[in-house]
Amino acid sequence: MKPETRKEEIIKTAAKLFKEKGYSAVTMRDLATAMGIKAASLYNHITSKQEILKVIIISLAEEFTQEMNLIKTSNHKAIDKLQMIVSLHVQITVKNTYGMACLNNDWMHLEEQLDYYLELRKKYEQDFIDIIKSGIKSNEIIDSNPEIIMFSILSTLRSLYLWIPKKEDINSNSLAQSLSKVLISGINT
Amino acid sequence: MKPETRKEEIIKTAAKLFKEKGYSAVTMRDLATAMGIKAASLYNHITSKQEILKVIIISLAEEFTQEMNLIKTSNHKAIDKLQMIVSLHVQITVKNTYGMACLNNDWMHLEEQLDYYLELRKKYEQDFIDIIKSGIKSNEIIDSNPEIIMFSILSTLRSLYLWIPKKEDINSNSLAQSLSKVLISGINT
DNA sequence: CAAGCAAACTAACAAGTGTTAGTTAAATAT
DNA sequence: ATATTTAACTAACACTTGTTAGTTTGCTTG
Repeated sequence: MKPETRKEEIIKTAAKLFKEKGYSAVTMRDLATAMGIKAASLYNHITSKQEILKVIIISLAEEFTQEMNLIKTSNHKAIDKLQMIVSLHVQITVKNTYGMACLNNDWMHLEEQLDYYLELRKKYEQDFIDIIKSGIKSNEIIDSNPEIIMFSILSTLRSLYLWIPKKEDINSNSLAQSLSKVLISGINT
Repeated sequence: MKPETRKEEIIKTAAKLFKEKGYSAVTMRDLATAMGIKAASLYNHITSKQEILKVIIISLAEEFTQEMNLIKTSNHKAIDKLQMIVSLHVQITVKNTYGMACLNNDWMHLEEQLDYYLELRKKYEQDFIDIIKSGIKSNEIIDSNPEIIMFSILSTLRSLYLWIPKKEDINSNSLAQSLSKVLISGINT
């Protein structure tokens, strides 16, 4: 068992608070209280409130970017790639629910790193659309507006953080499978 | 053309700012500057920052509640009811994009009205699930976890505010139709 | 035992927060 | 013409914000 550093503890606690109230509404004194220390003591471990946000969001965004690169350069069919994307989101959200909430709701409060984040997000969405387009070309996916399809799927995946903590028995694999079926095959008989 | 009251102007402007930065990050001075006046002058029209949030969110939540009551007591088939829900979300989001962003992101900053809001939301989601369950019973909808189905559809509908402003030519009806098709029939061939 | 270090503390600051009080100027109604 | 209303203003308040400086405490290592 690797001992978690104090800094990692702070970031984890911050992510939890950010999920509940949002970055702006959480004060350094709130965070300190949650850690059982005084606000000034936080600065022995982190350099600023902003740094906490940066670490939470950028590390997640880079993880998504990396995994997307593996998926898009793989040799699977488009539909299978979509399933891999669903699994990716489920897995990361299960592992780091608070961070995902933060990524979704507080990205606009990034300062130095805002442009970088937006760039990563834009690329991710473009890769997503390209996969859908290739699936349309290969006749795996209906010839409908790729943006609507992307938006529809990605909205659900991005909202997973709202829903996953409610389920006690989160089996990542079975959730990813159920979700893939609904998103890809629809719900009608 | 009914002349908009000053209070309505303030609330509209506030909703726009809240969408961009969130309730907590928008100061009364920000809002005043956006209105071209001083912060103290706002208080000739509104009683508090909190009141602005309340008006934006509660009026929308009540509108959804009212429309949901019409839909659920109607005589349509379950699938048609789902389509009506999709249309409802598209229509309200087109009409009040900023307010919908606020509803989705800032509800937790409600004070007096938080419990009331949560109650309305809970009822809405329960009605939604009941429609899905009735569709499963009548064999219109696949016999899958109703919660997953509800979550999947509602996540997309709740994220519409992120997507609708990007499209210049939003034809509500055609968007609702495309979206219904993707959400209900899926995307595979 | 001494030195070094990690991690907490108290005290304080400068800037920004929502909000109130009291006033003024122009438009509208009597 | 006078009175009322609307909507802005200046000045200030009490409090909260992120952050810095300097200090203390207890553990670990030479």
